[in-house]
Amino acid sequence: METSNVIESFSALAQATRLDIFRLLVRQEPDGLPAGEIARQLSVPHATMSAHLSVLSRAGLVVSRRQGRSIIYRANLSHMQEAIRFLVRDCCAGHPEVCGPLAESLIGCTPNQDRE
Amino acid sequence: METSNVIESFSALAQATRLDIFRLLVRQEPDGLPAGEIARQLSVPHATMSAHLSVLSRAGLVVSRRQGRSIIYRANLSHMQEAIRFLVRDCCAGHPEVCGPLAESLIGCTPNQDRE
DNA sequence: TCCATATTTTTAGAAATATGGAAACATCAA
DNA sequence: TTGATGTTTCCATATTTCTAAAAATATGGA
Repeated sequence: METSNVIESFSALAQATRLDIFRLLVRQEPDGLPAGEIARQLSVPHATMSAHLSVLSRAGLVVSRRQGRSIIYRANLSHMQEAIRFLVRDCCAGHPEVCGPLAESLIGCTPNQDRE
Repeated sequence: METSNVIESFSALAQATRLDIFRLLVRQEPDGLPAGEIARQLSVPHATMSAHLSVLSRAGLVVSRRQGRSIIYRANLSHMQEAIRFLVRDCCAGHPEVCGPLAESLIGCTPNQDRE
């Protein structure tokens, strides 16, 4: 992943509504959710929601497909994975004391894991 | 870590100069670097640099200490670790297929690891 | 104290982003 | 084709962010 895309991705997630959208879509995997339903659940006007979805989409954090009149949005989990790898890469080479604990905390990752 | 702090952290990293600052400081761990030296290395005017450093500092991504006339900045690696954990948490509970590969990629983390 | 150095604060203009109503566009059913 | 539904685009306004010069503040040495 390139720097510009990483910045675009962080920028997309650095906004309360968009962070909510992304986390909602993560919970809806792998089915996704139509744009209108996302707007309804988060109480955001369609026009505003559409703008936010396009930001997330351009960053690559969500993908969409048309289904009849609806457009279904899904979280792009592998993209998020790439962005995180980018962030960790620098400390990884030289500071394994950071990545070690992080890796451990992911190892125990199970569907019903405690949420600290 | 709270949502507002996560947004603040992503927002801080979603800017080219600040991402460069943070990555530079990660490479300088654990010694850190004085503000003026960071400005020099990245060719950024001091006033601009100071503004960026204060954004990173407020987000908690860097910490500083005075040493004589200089102020030494260091990357706050554990803060970054927390931010990443927040981002991963949602998919972790329900989508271990994302966290599994991510964890594996961190396990092999050694000082001279390849950078893909 | 006075001066040089290091950094931050103040300030302000330019650019980018957020918001949401109204209109336009796309799809499907009758 | 007409109408209903779902979504996006257009547009204007409000807000935030970026940038960097100038001034202010902090420190240490002479």
